[in-house]
Amino acid sequence: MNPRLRIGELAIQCGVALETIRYYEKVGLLPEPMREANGYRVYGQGHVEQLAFIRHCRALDMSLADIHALRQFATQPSGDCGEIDQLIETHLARVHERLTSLQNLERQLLTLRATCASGRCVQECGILHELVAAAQGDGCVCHTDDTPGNN
Amino acid sequence: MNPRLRIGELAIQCGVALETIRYYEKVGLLPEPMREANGYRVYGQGHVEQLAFIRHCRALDMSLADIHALRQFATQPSGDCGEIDQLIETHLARVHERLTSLQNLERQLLTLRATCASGRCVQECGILHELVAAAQGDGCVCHTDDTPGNN
DNA sequence: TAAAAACCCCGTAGCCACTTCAGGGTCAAG
DNA sequence: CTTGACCCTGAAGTGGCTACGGGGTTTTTA
Ligand SMILES: [Zn+2]
Ligand SMILES: [Zn+2]
Ligand SMILES: [Zn+2]
Ligand SMILES: [Zn+2]
Repeated sequence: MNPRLRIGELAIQCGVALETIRYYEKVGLLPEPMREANGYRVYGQGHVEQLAFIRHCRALDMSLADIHALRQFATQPSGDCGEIDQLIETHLARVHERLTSLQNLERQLLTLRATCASGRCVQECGILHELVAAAQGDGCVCHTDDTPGNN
Repeated sequence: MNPRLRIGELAIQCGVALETIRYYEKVGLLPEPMREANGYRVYGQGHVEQLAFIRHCRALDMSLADIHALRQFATQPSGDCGEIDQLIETHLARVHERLTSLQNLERQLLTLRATCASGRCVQECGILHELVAAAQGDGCVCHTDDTPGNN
């Protein structure tokens, strides 16, 4: 019920590199564990859950700062959850923005790629030609569109 | 025809922070410019085009290493352009991968967001509830799908 | 019983593409 | 002669790890 894990066992159980565990401890995201007489870290069930929580949030690409904030909110269960919802909302907006930016980017790269069918020499390379022409002020195939910039 | 720009003027003309220009010089991406008697950098047309080239590639989210490689290819106009095309191909594959990963991520976050309609107290927050439950080994709404992991 | 393999400790540096900072020097206008 | 705009350098900070160097300990094997 209350496992006493060493750092390597915890790492395997949670699918995390053990350096990452030490890193989370160093930045204050994972509470400091007990130590054996020889100085080895020993983890309990609370650590397993906390680490799983962190990894789940990271899988959702939240920043460590966001995860830290979520922890703080969770320890004050009386307050309004508006701040939590807002955090997710803001994160979602960031993700969405990156998503549309990447969609533009992919279209631009596809267009660029289409300008060269391999097997030419470098001088004739459509891709390089486009990139150089753009640098000299001529329009490029990839950025002539009417969509907003992608970065 | 051959402008002699100081770093600040080049920065404005190319829409780049001037620290970024010095950084590109330091990492060997932009050739070292001439200097005035007082040590100020002076740039010519070649620098303007090179910097525009870099920025255009960066707008396509290429790494500085990729841009460096493109430069190298461009200086050897006799070879086959296959390596150039391959570079774009590889980059495109990376972008596409990130794109699908972000699409998954957005769906997951939307699902998570739907578990809470604001105005509750923290203890009742659907979002936090989901995150904590997932950490305790129960399934989560955001990662119950059959699509592959997003990171 | 001893050597080898596997595990653990700590601190530091490296990754990327910048950005920021500290602490100066140079030059024209008021 | 001071103010402000511009320029210089080198070092450190960002995020989220990852890798390395140089140890100590524990367990397994020969
Ligand atoms: Zn080509
Ligand atoms: Zn373009
Ligand atoms: Zn809520
Ligand atoms: Zn989930």
